[in-house]
Amino acid sequence: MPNKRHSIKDIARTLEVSPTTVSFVLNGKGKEKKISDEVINKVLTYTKAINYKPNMLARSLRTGRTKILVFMVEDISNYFFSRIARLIEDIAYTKGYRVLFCSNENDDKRSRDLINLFYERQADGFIIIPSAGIREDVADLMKSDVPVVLFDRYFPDLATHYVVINNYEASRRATEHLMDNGYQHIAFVTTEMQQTQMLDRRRGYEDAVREAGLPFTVLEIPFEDTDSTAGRNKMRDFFTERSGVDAVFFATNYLTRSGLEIIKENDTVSIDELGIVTFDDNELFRINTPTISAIAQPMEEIAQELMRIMLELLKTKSKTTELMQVTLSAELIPRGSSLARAKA
Amino acid sequence: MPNKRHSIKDIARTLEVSPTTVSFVLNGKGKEKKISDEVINKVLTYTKAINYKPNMLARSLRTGRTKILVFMVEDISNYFFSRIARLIEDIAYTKGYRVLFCSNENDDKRSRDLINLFYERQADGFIIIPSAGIREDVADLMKSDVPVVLFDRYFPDLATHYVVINNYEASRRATEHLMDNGYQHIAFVTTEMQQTQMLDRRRGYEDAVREAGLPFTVLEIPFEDTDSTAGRNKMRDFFTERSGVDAVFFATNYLTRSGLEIIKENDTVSIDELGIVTFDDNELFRINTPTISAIAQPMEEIAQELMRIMLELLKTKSKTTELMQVTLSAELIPRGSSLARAKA
DNA sequence: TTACCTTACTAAATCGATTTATCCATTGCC
DNA sequence: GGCAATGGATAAATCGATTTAGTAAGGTAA
Repeated sequence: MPNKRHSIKDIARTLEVSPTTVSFVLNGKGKEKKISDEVINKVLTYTKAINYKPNMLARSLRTGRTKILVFMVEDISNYFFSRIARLIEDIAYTKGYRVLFCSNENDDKRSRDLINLFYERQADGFIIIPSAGIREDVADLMKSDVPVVLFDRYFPDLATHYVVINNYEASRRATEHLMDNGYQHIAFVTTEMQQTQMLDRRRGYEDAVREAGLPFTVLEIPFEDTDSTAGRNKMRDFFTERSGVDAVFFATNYLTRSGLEIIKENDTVSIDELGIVTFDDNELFRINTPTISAIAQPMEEIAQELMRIMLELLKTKSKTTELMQVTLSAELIPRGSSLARAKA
Repeated sequence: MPNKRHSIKDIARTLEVSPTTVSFVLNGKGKEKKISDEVINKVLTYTKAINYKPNMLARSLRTGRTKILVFMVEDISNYFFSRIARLIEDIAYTKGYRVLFCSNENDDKRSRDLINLFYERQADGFIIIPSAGIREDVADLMKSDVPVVLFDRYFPDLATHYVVINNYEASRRATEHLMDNGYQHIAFVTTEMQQTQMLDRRRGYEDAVREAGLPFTVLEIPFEDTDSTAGRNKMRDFFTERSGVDAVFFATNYLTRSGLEIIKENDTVSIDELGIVTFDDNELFRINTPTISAIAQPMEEIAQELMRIMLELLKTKSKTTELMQVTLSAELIPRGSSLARAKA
């Protein structure tokens, strides 16, 4: 027969003490509440024996705290996000918080659903990479007094706490790196996305190229198409025509993945003579032939800052209104793909 | 000032009706409970206006159901797992369930922590890839009458519902494929893991090689080391010595990843003449130069079977004791890495 | 002896929903 | 007129914990 779940009331009845007493003991308040050692032991021994597990729903309902944080990203199976997730989890754990992860696929409906799901279940805080259309949902969440920290991107016209990197600078440096290595016509492959991080990356590229007096070429893939046939065809056409392009700067790592695949299958492009730089470092780029230069975001720092802000918000429970907005900088890791020898 | 969370009681007070009435209306039982249209409208209009969101903790506490399923795998950032996760989520969604994902890193403590976390929060069901040492925890969960389905591997001496693939057959066929293409000395690279799926894969390899009268060589990497320097060094040494090995069969995709990286950096091994087959298909193996042959697990089927069993368990609430155990078969996808031309 | 502390507990309210059991008017019917 | 049925609600119990405000028994001081 199955073990029924035990409740404090059951335990109290069995031990012939009150539920209050059991609760005090289980919460380690036995001494403080002057419960006798005898009773304390009785309760602890028995609850251990039956392997008592408290009903957290009940506890959370009463206390108003779930000790759950939500970490919502575009795609948790992307290394960049899953790595940060892990770092955050470790920090949260030491503070008694558990972290639940979820992917919004950059989709507004999905983001909203997830926010609701966890809001209704009283999550204590949210760390979110917002999709483009959930400005109001984020605003609502904040109005409801729930701690929210955004990262990777933010809404310029909404006062939120956030942690981002200096995309403009990083993008500019990557472009300059390609130019320093002799590439003359750099294409920028990006998603059709109007959010801060992408706009900044694009501006970085454009400014660098413009100032050098070089031509500029941008290929935009709709986000929904990044992994579909439509997107692939668009990229394939682009690389087949090429029209003088000798280097590519991929604005995000999932574009790089399909990009590489297509370049390799395409006979008219020799990958060895193409300069390549990508945003977000990744195992694939280290292993690829040739290895791919990448802009590596400071993941440890990002995680630390996110949790620093979150813990601060949890502590002060909205008594503070001062915004915490952090911009970190990223590092370019030059590899075979973009070095001068490729041109030699 | 922040929006306070609204409760049914608040709403009732404001509208001058009873909480019971509000609850009935919100649950769509208005008609059934003969609430007048006037009151129904009043309630619906008001709750929409204030954007009322129910407190699911309270609801779940009362009803005993959270409508949450847990999907626990080794590593949610591994494509194989994240893909199945997505498929499962879609099925669950249509049945009114939400799915929460988590990674146990194949670690017993972590698995236990996660099981407890969700058990205490009254998750309605668990789909789990068990780490080696959590047999008792799974048994306890089942004794507590919580629906549990294992997959990828199982405990031979514990009666559980599960969905797995025929690892022995798949592994055997992959080995034979290499032999058919002329490879004479196939090494098997695996993790030091004593669970069903790995043991079966190993047996498949061993039997195939033995029956062909060929030499067999097994390299075991401790699971904790798969991504560490220790593991890499072990592999590096192996590929440097080689001693006649002309093909490699990787027993799991994360070993293939580090394996490829090492083979490529190692001058004494030319990747083009090495036969390679791996378990679990993956973008990386399609893109790699050369492309890598892989055993592809039937992910849609796995997801469907898992959810079929789970929904069945949720419906019958343990009234059934009949075990549902499913073994599916996997498909070998031959690619450049293991084809005869590589030897020609 | 009265007043006042401690000690060692416990009763009952509470969190926010669901749900069972009622309750009061009408209306219908004989 | 008396009784049942129906419509339109609601009071109160409940889920399982936490927490406030006690209480009873015994000890101590004046």
